Amino acid sequence: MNAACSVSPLGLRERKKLRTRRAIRDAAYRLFAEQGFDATTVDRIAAAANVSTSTFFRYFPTKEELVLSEDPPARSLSEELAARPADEPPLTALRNALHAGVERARSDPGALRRARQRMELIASVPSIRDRLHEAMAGPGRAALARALATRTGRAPDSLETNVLVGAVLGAFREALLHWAGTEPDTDVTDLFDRTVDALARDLTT
Amino acid sequence: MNAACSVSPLGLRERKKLRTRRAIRDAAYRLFAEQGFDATTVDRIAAAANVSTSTFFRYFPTKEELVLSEDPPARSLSEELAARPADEPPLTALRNALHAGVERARSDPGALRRARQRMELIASVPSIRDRLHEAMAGPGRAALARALATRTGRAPDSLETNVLVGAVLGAFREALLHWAGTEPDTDVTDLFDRTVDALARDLTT
DNA sequence: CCGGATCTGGGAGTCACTATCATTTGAGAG
DNA sequence: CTCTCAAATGATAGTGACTCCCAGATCCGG
Repeated sequence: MNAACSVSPLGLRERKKLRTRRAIRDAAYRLFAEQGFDATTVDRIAAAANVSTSTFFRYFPTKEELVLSEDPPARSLSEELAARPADEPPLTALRNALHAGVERARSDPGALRRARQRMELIASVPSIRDRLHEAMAGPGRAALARALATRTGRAPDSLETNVLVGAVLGAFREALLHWAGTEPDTDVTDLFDRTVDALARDLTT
Repeated sequence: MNAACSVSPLGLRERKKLRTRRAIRDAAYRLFAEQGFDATTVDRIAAAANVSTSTFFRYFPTKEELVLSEDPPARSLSEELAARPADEPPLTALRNALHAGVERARSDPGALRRARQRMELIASVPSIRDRLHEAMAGPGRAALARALATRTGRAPDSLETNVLVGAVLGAFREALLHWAGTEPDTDVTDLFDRTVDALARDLTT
């Protein structure tokens, strides 16, 4: 009892839920790789994960969200951004935050490879790709807006700040989709640097 | 025969198709306004337009596309952009192209009002709003990329150009969504100017 | 006016997703 | 250990978007 409790602060119930969530995700990604996203029914995923179809929808609101809900970049990005000195201009802070984020991701060696595979899936399924812009922001969008607003002196909910958030998300959506079409060992840092450079150099009056 | 042909270069068949397309769209918008997007079934729209459900899907691939396929801004924007002098920097050309586009839209007095109502619908339905980014580009995306690429010296299919396209679309997606939440008589030109200003002033290194 | 292409309506079917209810299972109190 | 309650699960039925297919109607060119 005590031994089990000290190992994990979560009760059996919570641990089971995490296991189920993971089982569904793993089964889904395996089947997507084998037969493609559209050809894989939710019933089939649920069966492969040994749960009922009802349970699938209790864990994921839609089949697309199973792919999109994982790791919305805006959350971690806004945290890294908030950690940068306040006097860095927006694009410099963004570049440094991205470097820090990639660096942190390298601590888990499989993380980049999994992210890359996920992006390949997203890029190859139109219905998911279309919703990537919104999904990238996710619930972390407000935090991203605040992080950018502190560097521009605008209000976090102003048109100007929202425009900035939209532009940054739109830019990195392209960067990520581009990544999915490159050699698997392409360095993400280079890609992000080129993206920030493009925003800084080519978006001029 | 000759009379009819001189009035319209389209045969009876083509004219009927246009009328049907318009009938479906009008019926749909009317029903959406009355009962909302989600509560309006495709069967109901088809019945109101006096066509079968099959015919609905022959004219529009999905219910969402009925709203999104109308007037993708990237097409007209890329045309106005191509008409600007080649030595204007990207954001200046973009601003002037937007002015020209809005000016042209004013020739049809109902156009802006309809566009505004359409944006209110898009902004209020999450499943449509999520897909707005892709829909804004539409088939005119390639032309927009070319128009921007000529001003930056980049290749039209380069990462840098795609990043620029994504940023511009992301920025104006926010502008349009903001527009949908403002007073109905808000001037679009001001909105677009503020958007371009935000890109120029706040997106700095 | 006729032969072929095209458009339409109808019906059957798939699949994502929702709502509901009975059953099971982990959590916590005694 | 047991009892109770809340939460998780599974099964079922249903809705609605969308596809496929076929038979009949409509338009078009010769």
